[in-house]
Amino acid sequence: MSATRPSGGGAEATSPTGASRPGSSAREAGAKAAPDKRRLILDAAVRVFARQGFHACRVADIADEAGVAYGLVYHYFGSKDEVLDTLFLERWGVMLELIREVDAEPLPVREKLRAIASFIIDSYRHDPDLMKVIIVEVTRAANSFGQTHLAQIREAYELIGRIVQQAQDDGVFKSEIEARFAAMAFYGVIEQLLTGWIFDLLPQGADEFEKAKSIVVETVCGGLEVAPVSDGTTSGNTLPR
Amino acid sequence: MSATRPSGGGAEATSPTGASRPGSSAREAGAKAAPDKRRLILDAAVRVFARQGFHACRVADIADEAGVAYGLVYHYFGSKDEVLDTLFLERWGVMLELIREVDAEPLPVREKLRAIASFIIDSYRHDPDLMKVIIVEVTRAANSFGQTHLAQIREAYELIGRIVQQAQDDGVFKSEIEARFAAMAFYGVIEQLLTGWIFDLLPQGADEFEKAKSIVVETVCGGLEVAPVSDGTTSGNTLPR
DNA sequence: CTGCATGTTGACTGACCAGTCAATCTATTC
DNA sequence: GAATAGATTGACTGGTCAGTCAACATGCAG
Repeated sequence: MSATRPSGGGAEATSPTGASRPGSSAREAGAKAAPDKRRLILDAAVRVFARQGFHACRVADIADEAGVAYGLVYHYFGSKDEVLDTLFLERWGVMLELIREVDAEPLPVREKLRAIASFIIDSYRHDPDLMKVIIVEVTRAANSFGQTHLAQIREAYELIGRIVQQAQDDGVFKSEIEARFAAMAFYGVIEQLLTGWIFDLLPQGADEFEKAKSIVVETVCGGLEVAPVSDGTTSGNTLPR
Repeated sequence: MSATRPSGGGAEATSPTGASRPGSSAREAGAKAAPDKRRLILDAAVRVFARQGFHACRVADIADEAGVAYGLVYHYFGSKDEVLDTLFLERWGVMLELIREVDAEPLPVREKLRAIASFIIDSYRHDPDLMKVIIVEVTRAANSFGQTHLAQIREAYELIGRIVQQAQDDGVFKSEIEARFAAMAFYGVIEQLLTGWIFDLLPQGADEFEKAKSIVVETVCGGLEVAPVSDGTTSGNTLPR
């Protein structure tokens, strides 16, 4: 299984930064000039995976949805798995980059976390099917795919954890709750809200999405921030560093 | 699909200890209890599903793990799906009952939510494989099974939501955050912590489990409670910071 | 026009596995 | 001990589907 095809190429490169651009720049040399069937297949796969689930759909369904021949899927991708891999890595890479950028900027924790929550929620708003696929088929699929991409997923948690840690060092968040755990809690709230929308258990709409961003920040930060005024007791502050 | 077997009834009995018997008839104090192959198969299935995943394992794997013949699985269960259904319904039923009991008791919200978090986390501690299967294969499987058991899952969210609503009506929680959303946030934190353990992204151990319970309550309640000091009602007693 | 590379097609196959079933075993009853 | 009912066995089947492949199409270069 999973015989890695060289032809597929795709997102295997170590740099997650590069969300493989469709054709734009690659066109220049004239070597390759395709109507970007590859992208067509990926987009179709998102729809099919979201509708039927990865395991329940056939490769033929993807090809049909994309309006291409069955075999073409195997021209661009080494396997059915690789299609899903590519979708996940593409999107997850963008998210990791965003988190790194946010972390680098000099903002208060609340703002940083809000930016991350906003990004994820907006990702869902912009392409619910893709987020559904990523959450349902990868993020939680402890076996097959989750295992494969554990490193990527872990990376996200660690980056968020670092932001929390920083806030603790700065004395803005209390240190009783380990940063790792807090990061998981934060991400968990976001993912659960998306799940609620995916399953149609929560109302959707521009308003709801905006409210959700506040909820995420309010609930998590509310429980993590040191008491506002009355808590002058810890005068000395936690020692820096 | 899922023609419910007469025998398969499942979760209605709800005994926390979790032991259902097939030959309900004159077996009570008699000779050695039958090896209860049905239970044997269910327990084996938990291990196999946790290890290989529902889709990746074969029915033969379950039979082998249980040490019974292939056909016996189909004597007790109508299909492979039904095995998973049964496992889920059994456990989820116990949880729903627990939540209802907790809700009925006259406790402060924090206590109620802590009891629920404790139950779920202890469930994981007691049988990690089962919780892994439920979370990975059912709770998040938007397609196949999630759809089938949406009503059960929704029920849990609604019960928790009702507890939050009550707290809001009592003025303990602020009402700016809709109860449904708060309930999802609460459950999301729990499930994400379990996921962290399942994926080995968070350290495990008795200590960690206890800390986790506090984290869940702290983070979520901390963000939902109305401003602390002014509200000297209800037995005072603010937790020491 | 010829030759080569790459894009595109869809019929085919080989493996895999859920579910069936007839036979066999065990316990209970009269 | 014969009859009945359920428990248990495992070989077999029918359908499904991921992945292959040989052929055809298109574009470009010399």
